[in-house]
Amino acid sequence: MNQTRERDVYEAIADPTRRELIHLLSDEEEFPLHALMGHFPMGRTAVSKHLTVLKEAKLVSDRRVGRETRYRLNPAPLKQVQDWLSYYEKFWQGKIATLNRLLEE
Amino acid sequence: MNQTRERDVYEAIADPTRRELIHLLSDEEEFPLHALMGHFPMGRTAVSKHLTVLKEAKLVSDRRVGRETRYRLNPAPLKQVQDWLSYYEKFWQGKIATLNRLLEE
DNA sequence: TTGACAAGACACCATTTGGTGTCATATTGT
DNA sequence: ACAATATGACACCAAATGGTGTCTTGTCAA
Repeated sequence: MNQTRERDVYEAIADPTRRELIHLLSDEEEFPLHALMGHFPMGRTAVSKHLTVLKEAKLVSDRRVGRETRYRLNPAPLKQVQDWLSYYEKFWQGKIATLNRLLEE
Repeated sequence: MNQTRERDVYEAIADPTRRELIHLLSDEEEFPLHALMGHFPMGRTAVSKHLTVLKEAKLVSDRRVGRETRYRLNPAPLKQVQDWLSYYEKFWQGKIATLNRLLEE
Protein backbone atom coordinates (compact mmCIF):
# COMPACT_ATOMS: atom_id res chain seq x y z
CA MET A 1 0.00 0.00 0.00
CA ASN A 2 2.96 2.25 -0.68
CA GLN A 3 2.39 3.78 -4.10
CA THR A 4 0.11 6.84 -3.83
CA ARG A 5 -2.23 6.56 -6.79
CA GLU A 6 -4.47 9.36 -7.86
CA ARG A 7 -8.03 8.46 -7.04
CA ASP A 8 -11.29 9.97 -8.19
CA VAL A 9 -13.47 11.40 -5.42
CA TYR A 10 -16.53 9.80 -7.07
CA GLU A 11 -14.92 6.38 -6.77
CA ALA A 12 -13.95 7.08 -3.18
CA ILE A 13 -17.51 7.76 -2.06
CA ALA A 14 -19.00 4.90 -4.08
CA ASP A 15 -18.49 2.42 -1.25
CA PRO A 16 -20.84 2.51 1.79
CA THR A 17 -18.02 1.62 4.19
CA ARG A 18 -16.02 4.60 3.00
CA ARG A 19 -19.03 6.92 3.31
CA GLU A 20 -19.45 5.69 6.87
CA LEU A 21 -15.77 6.36 7.54
CA ILE A 22 -16.21 9.90 6.25
CA HIS A 23 -19.14 10.32 8.59
CA LEU A 24 -17.24 8.97 11.59
CA LEU A 25 -14.36 11.33 10.89
CA SER A 26 -16.59 14.33 10.30
CA ASP A 27 -16.63 15.71 13.82
CA GLU A 28 -13.28 17.33 13.19
CA GLU A 29 -11.44 14.97 15.49
CA GLU A 30 -8.84 12.52 14.46
CA PHE A 31 -9.14 8.82 15.06
CA PRO A 32 -6.65 5.98 15.05
CA LEU A 33 -7.38 2.93 12.93
CA HIS A 34 -8.29 0.67 15.83
CA ALA A 35 -10.95 3.12 17.01
CA LEU A 36 -12.58 3.16 13.58
CA MET A 37 -12.37 -0.59 13.16
CA GLY A 38 -15.00 -1.41 15.75
CA HIS A 39 -17.76 0.17 13.66
CA PHE A 40 -17.46 -2.32 10.84
CA PRO A 41 -18.06 -6.03 10.45
CA MET A 42 -14.73 -6.54 8.70
CA GLY A 43 -11.12 -6.94 9.70
CA ARG A 44 -8.47 -4.31 10.31
CA THR A 45 -6.79 -4.82 6.94
CA ALA A 46 -10.01 -4.11 5.04
CA VAL A 47 -10.70 -0.88 6.94
CA SER A 48 -7.11 0.16 6.41
CA LYS A 49 -7.49 -0.36 2.67
CA HIS A 50 -10.62 1.76 2.60
CA LEU A 51 -8.75 4.53 4.41
CA THR A 52 -6.02 4.25 1.80
CA VAL A 53 -8.56 4.82 -0.95
CA LEU A 54 -9.85 7.88 0.89
CA LYS A 55 -6.28 9.10 1.23
CA GLU A 56 -5.70 8.64 -2.50
CA ALA A 57 -8.74 10.83 -3.11
CA LYS A 58 -7.32 13.33 -0.59
CA LEU A 59 -10.44 12.96 1.54
CA VAL A 60 -8.41 12.04 4.61
CA SER A 61 -4.94 12.77 5.86
CA ASP A 62 -3.02 10.73 8.40
CA ARG A 63 -0.20 11.27 10.85
CA ARG A 64 1.73 8.87 12.97
CA VAL A 65 1.43 9.39 16.76
CA GLY A 66 3.34 6.88 18.77
CA ARG A 67 2.30 3.45 17.65
CA GLU A 68 -0.97 4.57 16.14
CA THR A 69 -1.89 6.26 12.88
CA ARG A 70 -4.48 8.98 13.32
CA TYR A 71 -6.82 9.83 10.48
CA ARG A 72 -8.48 13.15 9.88
CA LEU A 73 -11.16 14.14 7.41
CA ASN A 74 -10.46 16.63 4.64
CA PRO A 75 -13.89 17.33 3.17
CA ALA A 76 -12.68 19.73 0.47
CA PRO A 77 -12.81 17.28 -2.46
CA LEU A 78 -16.50 16.70 -1.76
CA LYS A 79 -17.13 20.18 -3.09
CA GLN A 80 -16.31 18.89 -6.55
CA VAL A 81 -19.21 16.46 -6.31
CA GLN A 82 -21.54 19.12 -5.06
CA ASP A 83 -20.58 21.40 -7.91
CA TRP A 84 -21.29 18.64 -10.37
CA LEU A 85 -24.66 18.01 -8.75
CA SER A 86 -25.63 21.67 -8.70
CA TYR A 87 -26.11 21.49 -12.45
CA TYR A 88 -28.93 18.99 -11.99
CA GLU A 89 -30.43 20.62 -8.95
CA LYS A 90 -32.97 22.48 -11.07
CA PHE A 91 -34.69 19.23 -11.87
CA TRP A 92 -35.90 18.63 -8.35
CA GLN A 93 -36.01 22.12 -6.92
CA GLY A 94 -38.29 24.97 -7.82
CA LYS A 95 -36.77 27.56 -10.08
CA ILE A 96 -36.82 30.23 -7.38
CA ALA A 97 -34.75 28.15 -5.00
CA THR A 98 -32.28 27.54 -7.80
CA LEU A 99 -32.02 31.23 -8.50
CA ASN A 100 -31.33 31.85 -4.81
CA ARG A 101 -28.51 29.41 -4.97
CA LEU A 102 -27.03 30.98 -8.06
CA LEU A 103 -27.15 34.39 -6.46
CA GLU A 104 -25.21 33.11 -3.49
CA GLU A 105 -22.28 32.39 -5.77
CA MET B 1 -28.72 -7.93 -19.36
CA ASN B 2 -32.20 -9.08 -18.36
CA GLN B 3 -32.25 -9.28 -14.58
CA THR B 4 -32.93 -5.83 -13.08
CA ARG B 5 -30.60 -5.55 -10.09
CA GLU B 6 -30.88 -2.85 -7.52
CA ARG B 7 -27.99 -0.46 -7.92
CA ASP B 8 -26.66 2.23 -5.66
CA VAL B 9 -26.76 5.74 -7.08
CA TYR B 10 -23.25 6.35 -5.71
CA GLU B 11 -21.93 3.41 -7.70
CA ALA B 12 -23.78 4.62 -10.78
CA ILE B 13 -22.09 8.02 -10.80
CA ALA B 14 -18.66 6.64 -9.93
CA ASP B 15 -17.76 6.08 -13.59
CA PRO B 16 -16.84 9.07 -15.78
CA THR B 17 -18.55 7.57 -18.83
CA ARG B 18 -21.79 7.31 -16.90
CA ARG B 19 -21.50 10.88 -15.64
CA GLU B 20 -21.01 11.99 -19.23
CA LEU B 21 -24.09 10.00 -20.25
CA ILE B 22 -26.09 11.75 -17.53
CA HIS B 23 -24.87 15.07 -18.87
CA LEU B 24 -25.76 14.22 -22.45
CA LEU B 25 -29.25 13.19 -21.41
CA SER B 26 -29.79 16.20 -19.20
CA ASP B 27 -31.48 18.49 -21.70
CA GLU B 28 -34.75 16.72 -21.13
CA GLU B 29 -34.71 15.05 -24.51
CA GLU B 30 -34.49 11.38 -25.14
CA PHE B 31 -31.73 9.80 -27.16
CA PRO B 32 -31.37 6.42 -28.83
CA LEU B 33 -28.29 4.36 -28.08
CA HIS B 34 -26.61 4.93 -31.45
CA ALA B 35 -26.80 8.71 -30.95
CA LEU B 36 -25.09 8.46 -27.56
CA MET B 37 -22.46 6.05 -28.83
CA GLY B 38 -20.62 8.57 -30.95
CA HIS B 39 -19.50 10.54 -27.90
CA PHE B 40 -17.38 7.76 -26.50
CA PRO B 41 -14.25 5.95 -27.59
CA MET B 42 -15.78 2.55 -26.89
CA GLY B 43 -18.11 0.16 -28.63
CA ARG B 44 -21.89 -0.03 -28.60
CA THR B 45 -21.99 -2.91 -26.14
CA ALA B 46 -19.99 -1.01 -23.54
CA VAL B 47 -22.19 2.09 -23.74
CA SER B 48 -25.25 -0.12 -23.51
CA LYS B 49 -23.89 -1.71 -20.35
CA HIS B 50 -23.31 1.69 -18.78
CA LEU B 51 -26.88 2.65 -19.60
CA THR B 52 -28.03 -0.56 -17.94
CA VAL B 53 -26.21 0.44 -14.75
CA LEU B 54 -27.88 3.85 -14.86
CA LYS B 55 -31.21 2.10 -15.34
CA GLU B 56 -30.57 -0.13 -12.34
CA ALA B 57 -29.97 3.01 -10.28
CA LYS B 58 -33.19 4.45 -11.76
CA LEU B 59 -31.25 7.37 -13.19
CA VAL B 60 -32.52 6.68 -16.70
CA SER B 61 -35.62 5.13 -18.20
CA ASP B 62 -35.92 3.70 -21.66
CA ARG B 63 -38.66 3.01 -24.18
CA ARG B 64 -38.64 1.18 -27.45
CA VAL B 65 -39.53 3.28 -30.52
CA GLY B 66 -39.40 1.36 -33.75
CA ARG B 67 -36.03 -0.24 -33.98
CA GLU B 68 -34.35 2.07 -31.52
CA THR B 69 -34.33 2.27 -27.73
CA ARG B 70 -34.63 5.81 -26.48
CA TYR B 71 -33.13 6.77 -23.14
CA ARG B 72 -34.29 9.58 -20.89
CA LEU B 73 -32.73 11.00 -17.75
CA ASN B 74 -34.45 10.73 -14.39
CA PRO B 75 -32.38 12.95 -12.13
CA ALA B 76 -34.39 12.29 -8.95
CA PRO B 77 -31.98 9.79 -7.37
CA LEU B 78 -29.23 12.40 -7.52
CA LYS B 79 -31.03 14.23 -4.76
CA GLN B 80 -30.01 11.48 -2.37
CA VAL B 81 -26.36 12.30 -3.05
CA GLN B 82 -26.95 15.99 -2.60
CA ASP B 83 -28.68 15.37 0.70
CA TRP B 84 -25.74 13.31 1.86
CA LEU B 85 -23.34 16.05 0.80
CA SER B 86 -25.33 18.81 2.47
CA TYR B 87 -24.16 17.47 5.82
CA TYR B 88 -20.56 18.30 4.91
CA GLU B 89 -21.31 21.56 3.19
CA LYS B 90 -20.57 23.52 6.35
CA PHE B 91 -16.91 22.63 6.02
CA TRP B 92 -16.36 24.66 2.91
CA GLN B 93 -19.13 27.21 3.10
CA GLY B 94 -19.61 30.03 5.56
CA LYS B 95 -22.10 29.31 8.29
CA ILE B 96 -24.53 31.95 7.04
CA ALA B 97 -24.83 30.33 3.63
CA THR B 98 -25.47 27.01 5.34
CA LEU B 99 -28.20 28.53 7.47
CA ASN B 100 -29.80 29.94 4.33
CA ARG B 101 -29.86 26.50 2.86
CA LEU B 102 -31.43 24.99 5.95
CA LEU B 103 -34.11 27.66 5.98
CA GLU B 104 -35.04 26.83 2.41
CA GLU B 105 -36.06 23.36 3.51
C1' DT C 1 -38.53 -8.59 -50.77
C1' DT C 2 -34.30 -7.73 -49.64
C1' DG C 3 -30.56 -5.23 -47.48
C1' DA C 4 -29.08 -2.08 -44.05
C1' DC C 5 -29.65 -0.48 -39.51
C1' DA C 6 -30.49 -0.69 -34.21
C1' DA C 7 -30.20 -3.13 -30.48
C1' DG C 8 -30.43 -7.36 -27.33
C1' DA C 9 -28.14 -11.38 -25.61
C1' DC C 10 -24.24 -13.73 -24.65
C1' DA C 11 -19.51 -15.58 -24.26
C1' DC C 12 -15.15 -14.09 -23.24
C1' DC C 13 -11.20 -11.58 -21.04
C1' DA C 14 -7.95 -8.68 -18.09
C1' DT C 15 -7.97 -5.82 -14.27
C1' DT C 16 -9.85 -3.99 -10.09
C1' DT C 17 -12.26 -4.47 -5.88
C1' DG C 18 -13.13 -5.83 -1.34
C1' DG C 19 -12.30 -9.03 1.53
C1' DT C 20 -9.11 -12.62 4.17
C1' DG C 21 -4.85 -14.30 6.93
C1' DT C 22 -0.01 -13.97 8.30
C1' DC C 23 4.40 -12.07 9.33
C1' DA C 24 7.41 -8.21 10.65
C1' DT C 25 8.28 -3.98 13.13
C1' DA C 26 7.82 -0.06 16.15
C1' DT C 27 5.91 1.51 20.51
C1' DT C 28 4.08 1.26 25.07
C1' DG C 29 3.27 -0.26 29.90
C1' DT C 30 4.54 -3.36 33.72
C1' DA D 1 13.40 -7.03 29.69
C1' DC D 2 9.16 -8.50 27.96
C1' DA D 3 4.51 -8.94 26.64
C1' DA D 4 0.81 -6.65 24.54
C1' DT D 5 -0.67 -3.25 21.21
C1' DA D 6 -1.02 -0.86 16.65
C1' DT D 7 0.00 -0.95 12.30
C1' DG D 8 2.33 -1.82 7.78
C1' DA D 9 3.29 -4.91 4.15
C1' DC D 10 2.20 -8.85 1.67
C1' DA D 11 0.24 -12.86 -0.58
C1' DC D 12 -3.94 -14.69 -1.68
C1' DC D 13 -8.81 -15.18 -3.34
C1' DA D 14 -13.66 -14.74 -5.32
C1' DA D 15 -16.50 -11.69 -7.48
C1' DA D 16 -17.42 -7.46 -9.90
C1' DT D 17 -16.12 -4.16 -13.46
C1' DG D 18 -15.38 -2.42 -17.94
C1' DG D 19 -14.19 -3.59 -22.00
C1' DT D 20 -14.29 -6.74 -26.48
C1' DG D 21 -16.51 -9.57 -30.44
C1' DT D 22 -20.26 -12.31 -32.54
C1' DC D 23 -24.84 -13.93 -33.47
C1' DT D 24 -29.74 -13.04 -33.73
C1' DT D 25 -33.88 -10.54 -34.08
C1' DG D 26 -36.90 -6.77 -35.18
C1' DT D 27 -37.69 -2.74 -38.09
C1' DC D 28 -37.33 0.40 -41.84
C1' DA D 29 -36.63 1.93 -46.61
C1' DA D 30 -35.74 1.25 -51.52
